[in-house]
Amino acid sequence: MSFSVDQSAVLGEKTSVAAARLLRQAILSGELPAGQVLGEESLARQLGISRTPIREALLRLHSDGLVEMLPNRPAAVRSFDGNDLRELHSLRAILEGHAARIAAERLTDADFTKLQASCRRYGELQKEDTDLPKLVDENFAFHRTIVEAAGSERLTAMIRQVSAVPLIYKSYMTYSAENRTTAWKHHLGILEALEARDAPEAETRMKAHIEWARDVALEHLRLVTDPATAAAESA
Amino acid sequence: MSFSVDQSAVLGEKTSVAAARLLRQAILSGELPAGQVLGEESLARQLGISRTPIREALLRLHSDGLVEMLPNRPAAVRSFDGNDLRELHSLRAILEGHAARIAAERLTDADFTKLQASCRRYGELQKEDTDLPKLVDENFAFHRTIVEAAGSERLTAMIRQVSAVPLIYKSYMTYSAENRTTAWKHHLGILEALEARDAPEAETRMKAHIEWARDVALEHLRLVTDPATAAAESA
DNA sequence: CCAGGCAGCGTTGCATACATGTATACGCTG
DNA sequence: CAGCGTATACATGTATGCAACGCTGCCTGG
Repeated sequence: MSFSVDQSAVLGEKTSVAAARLLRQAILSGELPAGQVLGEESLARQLGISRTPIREALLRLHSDGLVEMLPNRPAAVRSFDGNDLRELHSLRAILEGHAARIAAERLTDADFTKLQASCRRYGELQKEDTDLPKLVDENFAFHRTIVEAAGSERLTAMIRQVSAVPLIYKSYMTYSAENRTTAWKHHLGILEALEARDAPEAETRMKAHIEWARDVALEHLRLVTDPATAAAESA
Repeated sequence: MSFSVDQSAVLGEKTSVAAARLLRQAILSGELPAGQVLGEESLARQLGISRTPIREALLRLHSDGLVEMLPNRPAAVRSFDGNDLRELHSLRAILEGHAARIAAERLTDADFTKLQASCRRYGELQKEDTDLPKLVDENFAFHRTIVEAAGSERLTAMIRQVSAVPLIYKSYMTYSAENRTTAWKHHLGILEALEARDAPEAETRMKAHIEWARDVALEHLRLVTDPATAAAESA
């Protein structure tokens, strides 16, 4: 668990923000596992900065729901359970559904071009087993384009709060080939509704898409954590 | 603009948390108006503490969406416009609707007692013109009970983000007698659906209630900011 | 007279030092 | 030997000092 000391290539960026970015990345990628204790002095030494910006970074990550902070106790990477997984996906379904409804009436030609390109790349990627991370990125790009097109900073931030958690990142990594194809078809269907400027339909499809993803993730989690019961049921 | 220096009666509470509470209260009550500059040293002097906990408090308020923070610039109380008003209410309608749906299946007898008592007090208060702040508090208590019954820390926090803003506090202050009666009937209707454990109906009614509140607030805002056009239209 | 630059001041951002609270481990006592 | 109180070490919480950035006003050149 060691970070690059100073890769803040962004000019003029505040030290605390750079630290928050590094830590966020480390948490989302799983480099810092759930429950990992984040001592301030330790982090400060590793990043070659003082505790002050570290504290600020930890506060930001706390408000993003990525780390737990109790008084007079070291911060720790937040851990998620099945309930969190269900809750996060449900909220995401509602919020992104809302975003899709609004976006349907605001998407520009440039946006549609991006979405079409994303779907094309997604279609090519979903066939193969390789480059799963790339597929995940493509998926997020599709969703992000729609969310940002809704044009609400607040909505974007809220959706980030329920999307940018390691659990959801990992969920996509477990998709089977069939799952990937289904997700791809969902994206095509959403794009279709958006192109028709059919706001209600776009909302419905987006909501269904994310709720489907939720159920896939929950089922996978059940298989992993309770294989005996799952096997018995499927028999 | 001067605060009580130290009214942190809560034992063992962190200074920064107490500062955040004081500032939050001052902003929500309007004591600190929108756009008010919040210099760190100035606040530190007024509260009799150092800049460090002040900075932490400002960060918390920033993540709550109550203050704006730009790099190397003093923080300021965030200002809201009509779009914010619409957006906040819309999100609130969605999220609290969701909360009502979940709460419908989880509310305890104690919760129902609280809600009934709230409705009773609301019914008595809504007739008179006095004690509008008390009516506002009663309203928030009703909503808070339902939201907390949903049992999701995350959902509660998100709803707080779109509820605890000065704009929404002020909105309720402008209600006419007729508006107050309508709101009361809405609450009764929501409670009815909850008591019947009718989750979809509870969600629908809660959503409609808040969207109605949004339209009332927007109409009032239009009357205030653009009286000429409004008068011409009503003629 | 106006525009551009430059210097002074005040602010935030970061680093460091000190105070305070908690967890652990040891020794004491029943 | 078990349980408890205390002491100590180490973490966080707060205060302060220093450096860097932005703003303001004046001055100078065109």
